[in-house]
Amino acid sequence: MTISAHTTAPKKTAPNKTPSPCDNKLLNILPKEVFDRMKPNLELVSMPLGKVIYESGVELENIYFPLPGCIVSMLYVLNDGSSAEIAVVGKEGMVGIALFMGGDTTPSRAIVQSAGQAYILKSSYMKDEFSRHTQLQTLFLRYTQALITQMTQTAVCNRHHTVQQQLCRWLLLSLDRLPNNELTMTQELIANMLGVRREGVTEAACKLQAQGLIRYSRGHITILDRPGLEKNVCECYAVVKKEYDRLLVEKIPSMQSARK
Amino acid sequence: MTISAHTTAPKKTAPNKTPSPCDNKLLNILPKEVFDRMKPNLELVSMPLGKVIYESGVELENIYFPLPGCIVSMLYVLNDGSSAEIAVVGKEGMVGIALFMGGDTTPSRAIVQSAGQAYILKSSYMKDEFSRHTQLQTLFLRYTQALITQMTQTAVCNRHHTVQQQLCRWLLLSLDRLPNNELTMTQELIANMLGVRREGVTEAACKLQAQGLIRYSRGHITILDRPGLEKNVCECYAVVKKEYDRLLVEKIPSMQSARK
DNA sequence: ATTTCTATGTGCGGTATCGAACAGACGGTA
DNA sequence: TACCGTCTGTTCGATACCGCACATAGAAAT
Repeated sequence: MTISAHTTAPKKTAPNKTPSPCDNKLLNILPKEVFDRMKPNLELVSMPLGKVIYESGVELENIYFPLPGCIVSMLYVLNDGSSAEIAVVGKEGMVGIALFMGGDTTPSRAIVQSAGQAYILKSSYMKDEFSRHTQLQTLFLRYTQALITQMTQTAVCNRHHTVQQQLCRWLLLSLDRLPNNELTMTQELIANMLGVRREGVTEAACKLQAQGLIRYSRGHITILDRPGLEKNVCECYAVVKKEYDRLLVEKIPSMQSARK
Repeated sequence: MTISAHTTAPKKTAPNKTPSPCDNKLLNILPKEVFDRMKPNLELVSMPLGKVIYESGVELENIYFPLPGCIVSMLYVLNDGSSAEIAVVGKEGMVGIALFMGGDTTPSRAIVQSAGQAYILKSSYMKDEFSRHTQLQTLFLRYTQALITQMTQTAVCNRHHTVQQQLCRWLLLSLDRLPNNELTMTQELIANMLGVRREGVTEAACKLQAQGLIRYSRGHITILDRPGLEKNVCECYAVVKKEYDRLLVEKIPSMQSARK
């Protein structure tokens, strides 16, 4: 039930090249002048597996921009201890939108699902910057809309699709945020994320393995055939991906519609 | 499957008192000077049952502020025609957040679930006002966060709770947005919203009726025992309600943290 | 009154998932 | 090498929901 944070020290998977804020897509597509002003305030932090970024109802102190390989899962934990993933955030986005949305807290929890690094910005600086600069605001709100799409599609998927389809979606979402084809993740944890039984994940994973799409071994999954996964996944994955691609572009269309 | 829009003309349930923008909570808690400036641009429109406010992927032209009794359902329609409700919006909110979030469209559809009236604002005016006035922006973003909570809780509820629990949640959500205890809604339509079979709704509704909580008859549901419904509902309802209450208040806490 | 249509109630077999119990398998540690 | 904890695979009965078919009951129309 509890997320066992046995904090696997990054061994072979940590390439020694120095990270750059540009490795986060959101930071990368910020207009240059905004980015340059923000850069000195960015701080690089380590994101160990299982680390709780924020807890339900607790005020956020930073906003996080994960780097490739780092994935943060937003999930809701019910009174009986069962949980369900609401959205995942990786190198394409940020964690902590409640800061600039004005609520400061959310009823959900954010937890590191795949270890890595992230850049952070202090809450106060973030709020200030957000209220003052239209370009940053525009981009962050567009990102929020993309995130909303992921959340709503999760709702739809939970209602209508099988565990196997959802597992495929989950694997593809993860894959998109990782630098290679391997993810470190037990079936137990995946089950927590999807809000299903561990056995259900085992069964679905076995079927995928039998098809030669993935290889599974004690907490390590290797994706062997991505196109094959995409044949098994429900339409939800593509809907979300399309929205991310549409909304998160460098040149934001019609930004001048907001009259100065 | 299709929403049969037989457009019941508002008979007895339409009180003849003239509507006011203040009947919409969001408009009501806007700071006076913002509201006064906006007022001449608000236009009252009729919202007949089944009317499609916006369609998946089609650019929005107006933002809608429903009045008491009017409920708009946001739902996603899958390729196979089945659907699932993502959120409902009534007198406490607005329809069309994608306008100021920057995406202009969403993959979902918005449809009038309970007939009534709404005030609308033209897209261009709305965008302009949003980018220029911090107070309005702050409130609308807080509303958006509340809406996000409703969406995510829908995802959780879809995963973990029974049809009966979800029906209770749905009835309470509707009730909160209506002026009386009666809602006009067939089981078929409710089933479309919840994304379950009509028979499933029948069964759940029968149980509630047997408990004396509701009375059901050919498209008319009367809530007889609201506290009784609240005993049957899952925790999801309260979580969402609490967030709406927290986020949508007249005096927004720490709004001055956004330095002028 | 009769017809027609729509909404609701019911029954039945099929399926996906659950909950629980347990066996095997791999990897790290002693 | 032997042990032990964790991860994975499998089984089994129970349950919730599905898909379908059909019966009944109101309401509206003729």
